Amino acid sequence: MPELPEVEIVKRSLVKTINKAKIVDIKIQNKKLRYVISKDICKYLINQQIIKISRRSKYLIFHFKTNFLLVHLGMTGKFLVMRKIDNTLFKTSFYYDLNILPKHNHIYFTLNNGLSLIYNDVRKFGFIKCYKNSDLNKITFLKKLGVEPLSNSFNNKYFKKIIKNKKKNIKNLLMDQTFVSGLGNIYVNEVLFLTKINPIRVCSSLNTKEVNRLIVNIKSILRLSIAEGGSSIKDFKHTSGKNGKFQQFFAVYGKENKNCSRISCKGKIKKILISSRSSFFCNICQN
DNA sequence: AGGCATGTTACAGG
DNA sequence: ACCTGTAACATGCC
Repeated sequence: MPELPEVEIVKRSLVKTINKAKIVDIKIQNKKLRYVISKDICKYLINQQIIKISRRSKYLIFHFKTNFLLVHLGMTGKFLVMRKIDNTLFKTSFYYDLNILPKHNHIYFTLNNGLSLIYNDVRKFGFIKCYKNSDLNKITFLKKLGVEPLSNSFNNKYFKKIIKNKKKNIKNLLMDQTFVSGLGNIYVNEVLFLTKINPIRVCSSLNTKEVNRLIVNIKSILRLSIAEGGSSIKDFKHTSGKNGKFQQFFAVYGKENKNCSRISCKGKIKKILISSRSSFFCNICQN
């Protein structure tokens, strides 16, 4: 579920359905996620109104009057919004229909607008933590994040400064959340293909033109994916009922041994491991 | 049975 | 200090 476009889609869906709602009850079914869910959540958030929902990188933030909730979806974290009638939950349009098992529902928020917000996470790599608003600028998770890829701070000047004398490969740099925050394995693979740059290219070897194209392509792929409702989630729907369908546009991710999709290229998509993560590239146009 | 999976972190070693 | 690789977390699917 979790790269920047998917988190942004979840945020927008939540804004449409539960923003301004008040939490009337919280049930923690299983507190063992990546970090143990603290009881503080109940203590500080019951009877509080959700004032705002925002996104930073792949993190979601629910803002309340005196506290905020920081959420990371890990690999398989999902938010379900369901209608609650006579204590029974019913699906709403904002619901991932496939393979959502209630046994992976870990926390239930009952809201005052007839809806319930449920955090479901198969692998439990996600987390939910509650903080005081006054601590917002002290949160390590957020402090160490690099620039947002869609912001103006992610520009040629910033990029060139960082890669100067940098010996690591470009794929690992783009995956590094302290450099640019929000890209993950899928989008990094797609961006490098679109830019015709080999994933193991040493950062310092990139010229100005390549850096420019890389930045432009990162922004356009992320924007396109958001416009298409995100990707990588089967049967994902947001409040408008639209499905995420960016996975249809994947050119290299998961395409090992397929022909390169560039019309004039006779290459094949190869798969290699870089820092233990699958990396896909065309053996000709990303020489 | 074994390998792999959209993420992050800790640690070992070069 | 920087970089890489590996393992770990927990579960499901090929």
